[in-house]
Amino acid sequence: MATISDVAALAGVSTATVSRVLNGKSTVDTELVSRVREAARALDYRPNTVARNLRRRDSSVLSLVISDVENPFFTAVARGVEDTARAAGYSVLLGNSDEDPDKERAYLELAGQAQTAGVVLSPTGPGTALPEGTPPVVAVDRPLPGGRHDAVLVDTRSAARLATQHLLDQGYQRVACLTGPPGVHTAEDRLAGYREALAGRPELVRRSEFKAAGARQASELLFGERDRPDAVLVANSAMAIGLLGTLAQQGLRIGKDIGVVSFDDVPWASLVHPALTVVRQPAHEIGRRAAGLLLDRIGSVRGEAHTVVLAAELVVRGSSTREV
Amino acid sequence: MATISDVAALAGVSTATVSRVLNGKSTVDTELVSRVREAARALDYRPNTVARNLRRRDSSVLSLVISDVENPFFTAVARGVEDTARAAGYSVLLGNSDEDPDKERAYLELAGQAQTAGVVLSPTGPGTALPEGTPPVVAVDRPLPGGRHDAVLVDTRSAARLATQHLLDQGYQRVACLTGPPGVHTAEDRLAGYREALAGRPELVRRSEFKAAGARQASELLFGERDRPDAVLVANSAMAIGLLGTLAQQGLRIGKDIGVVSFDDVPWASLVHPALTVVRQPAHEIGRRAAGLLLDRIGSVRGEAHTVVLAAELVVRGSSTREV
DNA sequence: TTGTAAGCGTTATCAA
DNA sequence: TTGATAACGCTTACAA
Repeated sequence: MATISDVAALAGVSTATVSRVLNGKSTVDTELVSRVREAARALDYRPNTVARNLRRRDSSVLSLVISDVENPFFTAVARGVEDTARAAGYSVLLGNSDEDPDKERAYLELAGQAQTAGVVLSPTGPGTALPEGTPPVVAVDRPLPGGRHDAVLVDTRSAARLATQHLLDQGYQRVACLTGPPGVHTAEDRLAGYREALAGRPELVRRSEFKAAGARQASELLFGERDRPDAVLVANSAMAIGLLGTLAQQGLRIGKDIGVVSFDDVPWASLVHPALTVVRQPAHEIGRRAAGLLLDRIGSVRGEAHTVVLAAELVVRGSSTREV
Repeated sequence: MATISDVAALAGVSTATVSRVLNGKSTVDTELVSRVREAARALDYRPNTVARNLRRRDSSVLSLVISDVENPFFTAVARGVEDTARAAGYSVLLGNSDEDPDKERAYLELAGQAQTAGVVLSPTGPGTALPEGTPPVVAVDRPLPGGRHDAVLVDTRSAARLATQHLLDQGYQRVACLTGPPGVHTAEDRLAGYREALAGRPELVRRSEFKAAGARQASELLFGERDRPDAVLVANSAMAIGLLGTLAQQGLRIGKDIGVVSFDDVPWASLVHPALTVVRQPAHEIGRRAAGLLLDRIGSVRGEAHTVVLAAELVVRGSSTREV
């Protein structure tokens, strides 16, 4: 690889001049500008960003650390982050923490040590701590403990309340909630909304990882018991897969024997029969807003932490509408 | 952030010694070792990887550039890459080219300039070229033009042939193929397998992006014509969503009026009714093998390019089994 | 307007 | 075994 000195030598100028030309700095004689450009092209020169970042002490790369790449919600968030980052001239590098605090920590360390300009992070849980040297952070989906950081969240509690209320309105009597692990903000939030809607009715709560396998197991247990629910609010789309698997196995007719509402409007939600009623979260917008906040934070002085809370929408389909 | 000089000063040694201690190099007096470690801990020191990479001229980060983060196939590949990379002490940074050659190029440039140790790449198309300075590359899913690079591919052509043959065996007469854009290797490969199985029967081919929207449109046109197919082989899961949407709209009964086989065994394939017959690609293994090849390539001398071709498996479910 | 040279934080060479 | 010191490739005062 050619270096800046090679270009300087070929163009017959100093490295400083090459640098100035390539960065469009100050005024350089047009004659030299073209000589430099010519030389750079001839050598197929590319600036070494590592050296540049070391010197400038910053970079135009954003880190995005998400808790599950296989979750369509997070990939949609990623797209949102990418869209606004690219528009501002930033690249986005994605790390998958896989809900594992150790992996999360490794990616955060990397984000700091590799001097990315900022981080969009969906924290794995309440234990998430930012290592020394972490650049500005915007939390998405789940807040960061301490509340000292920008965050883009969804009012998933209200959504859960509305969804549960909807099931009750449809005549379901015994609504269960299949939510995520204890301590995970979104899991607790959705559970809280569910409880609000129950308003004193007996609750029926099960928890598992935010994955299909865990939800499958949890729901098999749930439906193996005597006092079965006749409706379920399930906290994400992967878990919905596990739940629907169990329901099919048990021969329960969705929308008749059992009402179902899931979080996240995945592409296949309309393809199952009956179509799945969901809480649609504005995933793409979450990403866009988070990247926007991050870029603001990077560009300017420190200020108050902003928390943006977006609304979710209940999309009613067949899985929750009782056919009497 | 504390630097190595701060640590050296506090420990009363030279930066060279600190570096040696922290990298476990040569033999350092145990007394000094503990003084250095102590100082590093006291200052919460983290090595600056940018400076380190600049000096070492390498890093322990792999780039993964995939053509669509929202495609479960690629996220599964990503998991595979990540698993073996992490086991070898590497981190993985993911870039989403979104089937866009410009974005792909930007990420490849970044991979080179940021001195990641190697790249796992699913090329957007036949036009993909590696910029000067790109580290070792392993192609996945699609080969890189020129054949000078390692690749991990799937024998998707045979799979397409088998899938088509299966549909014919089930008594479907007029099998269509809904495949990806011209020039994209996997699209062509699946089409070729389809054609092999037809063995002279009239073909019926439609193309779209590897996305739901495109496939929806293409299939609406397809089923709006007079000479409709009675079975479809569709080239990926996102396209399957578009196709199934059209079929539902048209009131066609899958597995009866119309047979369907899709590529990629997505989690929801068993939840639709009837369950979707699919060609299951070993996505996770593709990722693992690719990372393995890349690490070999990084660790040792250049040698022949290896191409690994994995088999795909036809998973027969209700969508293709004719209920007579 | 241009060049010289210092410095970003490491690692590696070479003496001591 | 340890410490100066010169790189790594770039940007940016500061001088000319």
